Amino acid sequence: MKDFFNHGDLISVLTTQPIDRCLDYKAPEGGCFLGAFLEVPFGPRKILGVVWGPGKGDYDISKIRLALRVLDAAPMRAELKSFLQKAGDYTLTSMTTMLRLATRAPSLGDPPSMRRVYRRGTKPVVQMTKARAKVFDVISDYGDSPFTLKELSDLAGVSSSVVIGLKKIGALLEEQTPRDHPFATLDPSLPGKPLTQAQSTACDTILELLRKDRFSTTLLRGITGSGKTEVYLEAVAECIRQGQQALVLLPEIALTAEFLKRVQVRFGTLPAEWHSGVTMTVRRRIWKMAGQGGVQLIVGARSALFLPFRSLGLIVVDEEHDQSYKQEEGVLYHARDMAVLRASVAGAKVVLASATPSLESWSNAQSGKYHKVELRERFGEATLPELRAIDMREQELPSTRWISEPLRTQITKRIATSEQSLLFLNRRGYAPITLCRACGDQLGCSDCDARLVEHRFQKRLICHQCGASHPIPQTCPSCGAEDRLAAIGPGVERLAEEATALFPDARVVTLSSDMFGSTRALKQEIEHIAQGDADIIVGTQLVAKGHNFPHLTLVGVIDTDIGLQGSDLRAAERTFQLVRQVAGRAGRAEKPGLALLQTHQPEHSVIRAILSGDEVGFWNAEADAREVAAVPPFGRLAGIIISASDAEVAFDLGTYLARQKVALQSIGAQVYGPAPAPIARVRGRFRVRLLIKAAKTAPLQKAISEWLRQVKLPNDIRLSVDIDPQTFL
DNA sequence: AGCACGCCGACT
DNA sequence: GTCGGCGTGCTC
Repeated sequence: MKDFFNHGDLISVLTTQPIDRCLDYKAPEGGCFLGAFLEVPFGPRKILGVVWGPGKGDYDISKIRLALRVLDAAPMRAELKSFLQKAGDYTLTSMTTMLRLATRAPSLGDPPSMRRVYRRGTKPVVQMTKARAKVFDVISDYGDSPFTLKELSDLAGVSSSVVIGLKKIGALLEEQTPRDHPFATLDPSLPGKPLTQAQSTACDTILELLRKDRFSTTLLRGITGSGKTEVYLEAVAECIRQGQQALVLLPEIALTAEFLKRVQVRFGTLPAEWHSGVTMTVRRRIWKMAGQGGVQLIVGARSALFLPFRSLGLIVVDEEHDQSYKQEEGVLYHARDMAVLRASVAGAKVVLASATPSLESWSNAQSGKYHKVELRERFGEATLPELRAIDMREQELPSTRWISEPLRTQITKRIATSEQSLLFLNRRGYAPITLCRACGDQLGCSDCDARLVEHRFQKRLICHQCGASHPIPQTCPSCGAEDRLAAIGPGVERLAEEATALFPDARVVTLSSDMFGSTRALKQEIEHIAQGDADIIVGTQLVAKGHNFPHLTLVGVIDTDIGLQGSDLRAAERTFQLVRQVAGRAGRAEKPGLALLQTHQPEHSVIRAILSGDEVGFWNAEADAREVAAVPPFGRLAGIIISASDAEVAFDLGTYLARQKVALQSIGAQVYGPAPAPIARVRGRFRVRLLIKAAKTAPLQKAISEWLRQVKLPNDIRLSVDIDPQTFL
């Protein structure tokens, strides 16, 4: 295909406007390359677009306008274009929406803005003062790289006037450089942490695959504390040695200073960090440098997958089983699957790392589709924690207490030896239910089918579905009775209250995503706790995500049974992963750990599998069950969610679609529903769902789009398709 | 997505 | 008579 268009040539341009097709323009003055980012006129506005191909010429030629200019950004490479197309086809997302994902950086169109930097000058310093010497020390320490005024004076610990003074006498040179400048070079030849025998064996296998000139996926299964981070950092090192770029994906909350420091130890400098908390300036710099090859390693959340890498060599998906990789709003995609897709298009390698892989990945590794590398030993002297169940049916606890006697005894021991205990409960807030003792009514959200959860810390009742929050009432909103509202059941806040009452001298901290104003504050708190600033940690699932607590030797899982309720196909898998991960927090350092699982059903197969540590046995059983039911990963599912402000309208459309199913039947797919979604009302809108089940090899997306083409959506009805749904909400 | 156009009901 | 509700259609 032609890859340069002269001024005035007809070009087809993909824009981020929600029109599901490309628009024809005339190539701008000076012409443009295929893939170039453009500014084009659109009605009265100027918008962003990408040269997608030669013009189609199917539009009134007299209305076609001239593209305004080519933006200062590397043209989109064929690899990214192809990835966006395939990802869009897979998730049934329009290309305009896909382009929006790939251009999530501000003011890409701005002309390159400059900044003032200082570097070593030629003139000698006649009067070398202490302050001036510090400035030159800093410059030497960083290999004569240029600094802004603020960076240089801060690093040297001198006033900015010292730097200005040196500039005036010519000992420093002032220069203008583009604000979007390359990131510091990583040094893969630094020694890093010494590897154990097991680690280097695993490394060798992975490096061998990395040296091959074709796409491959490797599942790196390393039990908690086995040091899988060190192993995949070696893969990153190899990728950098080969002159390619690497991307490490982490669940957002696991992106901590601790992790970044490990990268710094290995490569001598910090990587580029991409997530929702990053400033706009940094975002734009990363986006541009990804395209120019000015960044070697990006550590980021799932959206980093859509960056315009110049030569992507490796994607690591750490904690690959983590549920948060599934985007549940807007474009519904699974970052793990998209990572594999992007790598296959780019000819890059993928490493999926986890202590408790997803059944999908495990099954792909079993079948030989993925390579498998295992780390079975814990690092150093540390051993896996001993796991024990506490049968709650034998514990006679009052209904307002949840810490059993055996757990309490163990905590007491830990306090005496200055070791930490973790009480895990996957429930935010104070109490999940607020009940009126006078009329029996449970307080619920007015816009959603969900109960209001008391958050005593914030003194509010909050709906976990829509976020609505109300002050805690004194009287029952239903019957008006005064002071008869009662908190039922435990949340982390209430558990912390119990722990404080039982151990008045212990330092109890609660770790829950809603207890801190910012992610930054939360990460800082985690850091403090890791250093020993707490005796008892009460936490929700965020404690399970890759944090190191070296003083932690006891984990108490308050309600192991929570996740096993409900009919979700992944309930067993999730409980298994979560409890194993949480239990794995104990005894990382040289002290052995103990995990106590409070349960009402110790004979349940999932609980037994967790206790026995027979992971392979668990996965085999789980895989067999799913194979029989022909559900993922042995069959395919798609969810259709129809929402409308009127329940009947949504239901009618669902019923109509369920009847007009010829397109689906033609590929042997089945339609279930319509049924009210498990949470049938969210933010005042009613939600109805259909579930489509097909064989693994069936062309599901094609059939669904054909099937949906037969309806034109009325105004206030919204319909979204969730390919490979993870939850059934 | 925005924004204009246009066709109805409820006011000064 | 006019203001403004939001359904429909257009932007290369």
